[in-house]
Amino acid sequence: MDIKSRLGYPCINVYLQETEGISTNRHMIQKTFEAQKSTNEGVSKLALQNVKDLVKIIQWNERNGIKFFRMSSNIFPWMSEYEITSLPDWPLIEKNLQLAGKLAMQYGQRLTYHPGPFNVLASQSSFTARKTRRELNQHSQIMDVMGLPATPWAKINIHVNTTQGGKEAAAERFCTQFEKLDPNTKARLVVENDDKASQYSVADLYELIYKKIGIPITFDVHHHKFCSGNMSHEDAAKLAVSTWPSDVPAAFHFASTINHEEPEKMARAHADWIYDEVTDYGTGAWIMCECKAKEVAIQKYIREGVTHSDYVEKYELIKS
DNA sequence: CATGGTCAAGTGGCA
DNA sequence: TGCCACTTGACCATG
Repeated sequence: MDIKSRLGYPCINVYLQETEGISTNRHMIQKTFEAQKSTNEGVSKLALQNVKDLVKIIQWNERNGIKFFRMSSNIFPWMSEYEITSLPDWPLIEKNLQLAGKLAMQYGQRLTYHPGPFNVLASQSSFTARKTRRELNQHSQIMDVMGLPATPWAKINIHVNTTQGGKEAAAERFCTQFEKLDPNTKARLVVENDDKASQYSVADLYELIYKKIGIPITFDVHHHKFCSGNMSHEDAAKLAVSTWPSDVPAAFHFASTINHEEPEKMARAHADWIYDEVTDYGTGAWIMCECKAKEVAIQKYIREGVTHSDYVEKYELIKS
């Protein structure tokens, strides 16, 4: 399978959103959520629209040769506050989730999750850790309804997200909490290297997480620039790939630095476009491209190769 | 109806 | 101390 068929994008299809309003990110602010809480009819309607549009995005991906897509955690707004199966529109929501999953499997598409940075399994706060367990289990529950494999093919990707008490102690809390997750959540959970030197490099994750609980490591090519653990990109990539089961292809994350577009901003922020060659170091890994221009960035890269800096000015003209 | 201020959550780094 | 950045900009009150 050519590397171009293994590129993916996260959460938003820019084209469908701008031309047809197709989106899986419909949300509501807290005040609105509270106002509808007695029936949850508001969130139910949003979730229904979101899952219907998920089907459309999967179909669009099939028509456009894209096999890799990260689902938005916002499909069910305020999910941690209710049981998804008790929403008034659940029967219809369930049908659409089943259809989305069936189509994805039929097309050979890989669907994944990346729950947000508020999920801190290793938190010193038992409240936060418990809430995180619940939310991770809910992500997995949705994948179960969709009929996606209980393997890291359908990965649920998180960071350790804290170093409080020291990296070793936090990693230990992570492993302890991991054991309390639902079986299918455990089967899907993978852990990603961080973008700050004080946090977890691929080598750290290998030693402190993989060796204890055996979950795979997602290699984030961009983050590795800021937290290398003294490993080259290629060595880190290969070490990460070695943690995946032999029958499930590994996943990488990729982004170029925003400094190509806005030199004054923090280097670890992500660019709209792809300015660096995307490589899997010969490993066969699938690569999630976290570019702000989403699927448009992938299509442009596949068509034209890396973006050159003069494109930014032209793009600004097109937009205006 | 367009737009700008504001928005659940945890954590760490930086001005 | 307060903002930015990260999984994803989207909601909604105001003019």
